[in-house]
Amino acid sequence: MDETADLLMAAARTLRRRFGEATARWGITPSQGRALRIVLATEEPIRLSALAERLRIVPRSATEVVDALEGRGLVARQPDPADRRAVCVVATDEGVRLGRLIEEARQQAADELLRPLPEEDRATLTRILLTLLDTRTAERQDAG
Amino acid sequence: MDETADLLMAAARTLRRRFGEATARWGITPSQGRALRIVLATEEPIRLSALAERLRIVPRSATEVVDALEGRGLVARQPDPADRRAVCVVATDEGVRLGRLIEEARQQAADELLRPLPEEDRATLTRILLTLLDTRTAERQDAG
DNA sequence: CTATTTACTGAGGTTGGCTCACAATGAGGC
DNA sequence: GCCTCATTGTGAGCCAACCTCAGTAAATAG
Repeated sequence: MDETADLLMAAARTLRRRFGEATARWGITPSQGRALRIVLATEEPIRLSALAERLRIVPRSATEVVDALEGRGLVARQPDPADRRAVCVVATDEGVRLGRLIEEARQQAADELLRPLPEEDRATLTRILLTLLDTRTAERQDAG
Repeated sequence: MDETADLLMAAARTLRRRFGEATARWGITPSQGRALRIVLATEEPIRLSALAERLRIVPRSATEVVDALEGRGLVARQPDPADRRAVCVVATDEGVRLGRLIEEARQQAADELLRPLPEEDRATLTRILLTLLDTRTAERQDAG
């Protein structure tokens, strides 16, 4: 039914808003937050193009996000030793520190929304959503 | 858990993209689609400010959405007989016609995503999301 | 060594919001 | 009836977060 879809969107909107509020406390926009999160989740330096792919944006747009994060001293650009055309992005100490705080706030925001659910419902929700997304991924296999 | 929140956002992103693709077929942007949907869901003419509130955007932004829809002949502005400052928005015949098509495409997109779920899971998902959002609404009561 | 491809970025456009300021109108106090 | 204040929509102008297109520098294929 369409109602389920609407509810899904509404719940996600709530989350997105709360995540945004959380990151805004640190003067970070949502898109910068997403990028920083990916950089931190990657152990080694990550290529700008790889970052773009993870963010599902074109490389040109990733350039701007990295510009912003670099301007705040949260990440640094490094030449890729293996390919002098490429740029690698790494988090600075400050970036790691702030990233942890943001992750914490993010987790807290998610907890606040999901807390009212009984444990069992939460597990069920996770399972159902996984089914949904796995199917979607499977469908996309042939679309490349 | 944070994972559940991520899955929720991912599922909503898929939906948003598909809805967007659906409305794009008719040359309608997502934000125009949302506005048209609200205008159609309201029996009487709706105040521009009320439309803005329903869309959760400031009135100035609603002006632009209505401009666009009016430019395409999908809605019309009417003076409010009760308040000469106010503007009421109504759908034209063409707006009603297109609105129905979009609603259909939207429903179909939602169905496509949710189809892989067993009937029972779909019902459970709806119930859980309702719980989530009702709680959120209750929490917001005192925040006005 | 040349031709092609790849990785990033400058320039500039679009969407969908935002604030601020203002004219027209409505509503309350006296 | 008049003055003041609140409200409605909109012009002007800004911003975030995307996009495409074109260009440079470096890698790679032939």
